[in-house]
Amino acid sequence: MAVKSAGIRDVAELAGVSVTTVSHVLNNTPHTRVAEETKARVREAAKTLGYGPNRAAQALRTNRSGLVGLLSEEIATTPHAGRIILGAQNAAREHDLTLVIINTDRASGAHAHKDDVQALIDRQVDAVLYATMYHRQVSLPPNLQDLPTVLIDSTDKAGTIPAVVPDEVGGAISAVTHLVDAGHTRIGFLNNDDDVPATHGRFEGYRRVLEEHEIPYDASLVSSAPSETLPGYELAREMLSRTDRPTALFCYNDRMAMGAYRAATELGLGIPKDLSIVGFDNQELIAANLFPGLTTVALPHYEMGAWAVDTLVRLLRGEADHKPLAEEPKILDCPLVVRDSVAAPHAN
Amino acid sequence: MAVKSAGIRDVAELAGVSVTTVSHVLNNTPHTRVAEETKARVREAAKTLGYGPNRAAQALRTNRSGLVGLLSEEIATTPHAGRIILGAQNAAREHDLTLVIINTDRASGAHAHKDDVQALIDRQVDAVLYATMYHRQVSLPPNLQDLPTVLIDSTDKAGTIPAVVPDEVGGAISAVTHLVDAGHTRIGFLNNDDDVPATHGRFEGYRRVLEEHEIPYDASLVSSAPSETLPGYELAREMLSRTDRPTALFCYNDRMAMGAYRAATELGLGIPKDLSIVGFDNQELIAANLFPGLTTVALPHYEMGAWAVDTLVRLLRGEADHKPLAEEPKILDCPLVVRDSVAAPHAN
DNA sequence: TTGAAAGCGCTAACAT
DNA sequence: ATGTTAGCGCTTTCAA
Repeated sequence: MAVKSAGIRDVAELAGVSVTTVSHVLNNTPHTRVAEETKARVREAAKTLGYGPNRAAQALRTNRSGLVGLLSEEIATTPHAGRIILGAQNAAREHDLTLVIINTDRASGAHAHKDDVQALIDRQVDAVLYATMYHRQVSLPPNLQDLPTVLIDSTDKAGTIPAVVPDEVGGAISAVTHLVDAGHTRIGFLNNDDDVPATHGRFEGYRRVLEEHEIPYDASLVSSAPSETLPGYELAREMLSRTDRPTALFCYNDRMAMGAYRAATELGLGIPKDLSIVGFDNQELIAANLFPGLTTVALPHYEMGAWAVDTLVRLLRGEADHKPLAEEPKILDCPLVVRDSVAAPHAN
Repeated sequence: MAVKSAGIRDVAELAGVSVTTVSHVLNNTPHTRVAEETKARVREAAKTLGYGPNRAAQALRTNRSGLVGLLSEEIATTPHAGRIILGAQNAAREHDLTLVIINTDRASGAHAHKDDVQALIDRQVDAVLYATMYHRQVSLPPNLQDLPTVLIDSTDKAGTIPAVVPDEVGGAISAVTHLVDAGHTRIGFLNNDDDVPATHGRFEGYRRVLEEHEIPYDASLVSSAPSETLPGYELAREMLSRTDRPTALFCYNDRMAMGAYRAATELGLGIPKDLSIVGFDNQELIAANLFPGLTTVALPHYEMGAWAVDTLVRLLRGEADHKPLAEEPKILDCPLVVRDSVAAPHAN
């Protein structure tokens, strides 16, 4: 801190106008007419002084902190949170908002969540983003009621808060279509066994593609288990040991796909020569490091973060209506990420 | 926003004292004597009104925003950043500070970094944390000079900023000692080929353990390549194909270890039966999902984040001296995380 | 031991 | 088209 930085009155003085005019010019205050020539002079003065507004003074006066709270689960364990943060942050910067991130522990229940919200309220954030680490329904802490909120990767039970979620069905359609296009008709599906939207959505996508291509649905080609590596391995091992084994596997997520890779290897099945695999989630650390690279479906974390902030801003400005946004969650695309785990099936 | 929230004057009124007294009591202002009985009354009043200070007013008056900027690389790609954030955040909360995180693009050079720092300055942060995604030297943007700063996972070229880094040597010592303790004497080392502290530190740890146990150093057991999965695979494949192959492998990081797993599998070597492996970094997504679970060394990301904030606070309060902190980086332990990839070597 | 009052830098109602 | 001024809620100097 060499010199005390310039204030609005310094700018006013240098430009030879009043502080009011400076404020009007620099904020583009509506319903205010200032001569172009004066505007130019003010901006010039501000620039030469390196003027930047004192946020605290602004906040005090306008009663808006310019802070947006992001309540996020599991910051520390998956890169998913990182992408949401990045998307939200870039959007926030566009709107001159500052993101304050609080990690909230999913396990620790409503009580802790309330505390986390309180921490944000204490910091006087203007609004909050609530992000979960996988697509599901949440019930929000009651003290969030007073604050404009947008949900990321979740919907609320009451259906009263704007939300953005991934297109699970569409993602599964892309994945399975990719397999069908490669020539596969016997396609196994290793599904999650949790009762979450992704489980149902991805299954629906799978069914729809089969239907569309008039491939009969074979229930024995679908099995489910917890969406981890080991259960994925076990399921795949079992399904691939059969004489009428599928030529391709659509896996609920990349971790299950990782298990399937191991099963294939142990059974002497080459990927993608003898078995094609598609995953879901695009967890780079797994998908890009498996041999061969795993073709998978990306979740739009970045895009959800960005959409949420943009929507919050429009809500705050009254440019968007709360009601329609709250009634239907915004659904964002899950694009296919092609690597090297899919090929045409063997000629029989 | 139902009712306009209580201010200091409301508290004063309810307690039947002046705002001055309220301020003194609530801030524990030093050199101020208030009767215990009055204090109690004030606190009582504050509580019943649900009083919380207006941060903007405080900031305006005291010229301290209570904001700490965290400039972090690669938020979106690894969980490492997440752990640093978590550690920093928890420490920040202790001190009633708010963390503002900005993602900075490592690739985009000094110019972009300067902009990111400027964004923080514009937000009037009281101090900044600068975190890199792997241990290395950095040169800081010039506009950071005016702000109290602590480096996380890096040191600056000028050696003039307090910094905290992992104990690379110690981590490698733990890893290799673990192998030696299991009975291994032919221990291969798959190293990184970048000229970064980890490369040299982990190699030194490796050498030191051999020396300590009077195991002769065999240069043919050490090879290096870029620290990715594929090079790890290639190096391992080559080293394990030899007739005098090592019985254990110490890998520079978990990704190289993942490559080594594949090489072992292809060569029909069981882990840990025929080959023991230890990695480095403890990337859960890899280490916990490999078969068998990878024994590895954890980087103290959480701890570095927490230490950095604590140190910043002590610096800000004048409780710590800048000079000694700047001269020697703080070195934090890298603990061994034991899973299932290490066993005694085969009886020959 | 407590209180009165100035003022942080800005915005906006009002005046000119 | 531009200027004067009150006041946002708090901390802190000074006085009582």
